[in-house]
Amino acid sequence: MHPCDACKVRAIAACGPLSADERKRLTAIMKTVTFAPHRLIFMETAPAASLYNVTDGVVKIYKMMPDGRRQVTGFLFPGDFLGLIQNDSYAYSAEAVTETRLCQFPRVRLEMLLRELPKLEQRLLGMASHELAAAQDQMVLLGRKSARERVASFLLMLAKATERQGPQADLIAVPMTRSDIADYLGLTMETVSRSLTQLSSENLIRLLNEKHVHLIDRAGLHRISVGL
Amino acid sequence: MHPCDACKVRAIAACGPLSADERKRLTAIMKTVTFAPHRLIFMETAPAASLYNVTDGVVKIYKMMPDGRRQVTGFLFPGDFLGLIQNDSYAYSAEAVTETRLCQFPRVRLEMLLRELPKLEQRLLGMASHELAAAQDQMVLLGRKSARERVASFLLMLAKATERQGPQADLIAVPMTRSDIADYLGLTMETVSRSLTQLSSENLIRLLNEKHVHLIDRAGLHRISVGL
DNA sequence: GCACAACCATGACGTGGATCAATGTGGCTG
DNA sequence: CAGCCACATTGATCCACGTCATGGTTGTGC
Repeated sequence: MHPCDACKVRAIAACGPLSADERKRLTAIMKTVTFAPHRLIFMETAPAASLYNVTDGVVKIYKMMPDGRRQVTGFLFPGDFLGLIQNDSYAYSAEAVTETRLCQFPRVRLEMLLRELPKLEQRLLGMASHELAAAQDQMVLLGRKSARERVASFLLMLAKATERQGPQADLIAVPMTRSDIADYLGLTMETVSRSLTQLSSENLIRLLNEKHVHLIDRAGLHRISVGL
Repeated sequence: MHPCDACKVRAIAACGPLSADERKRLTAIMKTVTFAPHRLIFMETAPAASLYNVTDGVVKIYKMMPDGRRQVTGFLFPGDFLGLIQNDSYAYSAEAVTETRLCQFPRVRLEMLLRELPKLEQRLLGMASHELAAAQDQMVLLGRKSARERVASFLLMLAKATERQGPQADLIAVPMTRSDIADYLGLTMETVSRSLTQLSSENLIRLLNEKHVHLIDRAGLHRISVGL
């Protein structure tokens, strides 16, 4: 039996629309790799030799300014594609947040295969469009939302990502640190912490421990997140 | 002679890699439309019937929050593609900044044609990747840069966009209002205005009039824009 | 040439979130 | 199990930018 046949994320990943035969061609050039938490997967500006598909775990992607300021531009979950390229180099750095498993594709061979599998190209275009729409939402968040609104939006984003894998769940895991969240939301760790305790004291969420949050009032969180 | 043959932006637009024959199939479903300044091209959440290609003028795309806060997520120039879709609706609103000329494609017919012209699909994927990389840069700007750094980055972006059409030029046109710039940079009009006069008093730029800026010290602007 | 409306610049003031600092807490190691 | 370290929370203070207000400039229609 083929390893991909059991893949839990195939339906939502790039390889979803391929036939068994086409998938075989794809897996022929693929390797499976794993990363421990906090391990660097690749670095911004490094020559982009491989592209990836997340199958397990959480990855954060980020860009740094020369003086050390960091912007986390996204968290990736199983099914997400990893390895945006800007003139032959990676456009961002990528680091494992949790124990992570990835499908690794050599870039040149994947690009060759892309020419022969238009279905794959179509799917990638669809995923890129989706990413682009998400990027626009993130710009609204970063440019126009208050700290409270940002944190509420973040929790709902996490819930949605969690539910893409399994069933609806009001208890969500928060595997990243407060610092990671802050760098994602354009805030400081302190402000994230304060906003979370505020939402908690307003009974919109309950902080079970540092890595787990119970969403008590989703409708309320949503209202806050859009500014109503 | 075919209208597209004289198109100044063909090389950088989506239709660039097509053969004369393929281009003909594309233009068969196309219409040319124009918009006066401040005219709405389409609105966020409206059903996405058409996609566009900017051939002349400047377009701004933006998203609004229910209470009226606005985030301009991009300015589009000749050669840019317009009409990102999120479940059958537009992902943002689009408005003409200057007198604007666009190629208009009915969405369903374009999607059909896309299946038959893989070269077009490839080009769109390339353009989407490029957009995605630009979106990441914008997130760094919105999440981590100071007002001064944002305005410096904006001026350099404008210069780059200008030079994509013609030769290098230190005198750049700024067709959008201070408010548009503010909503693009996640600032207020007042802060944009103050930052511009500050850069001017530091002799990095000269404000010829409200719509024209002379870039005096590009290297300096660049240093500021990346935070050095 | 006057009335009016956009748009922009600039000053005075207020504030949300950054910064600085202290304390708490769980996990790991020797 | 003591000591340490990374991470989180909470409080006190500060400041970059937002808000509010004024006046100037340009264009436009009557």
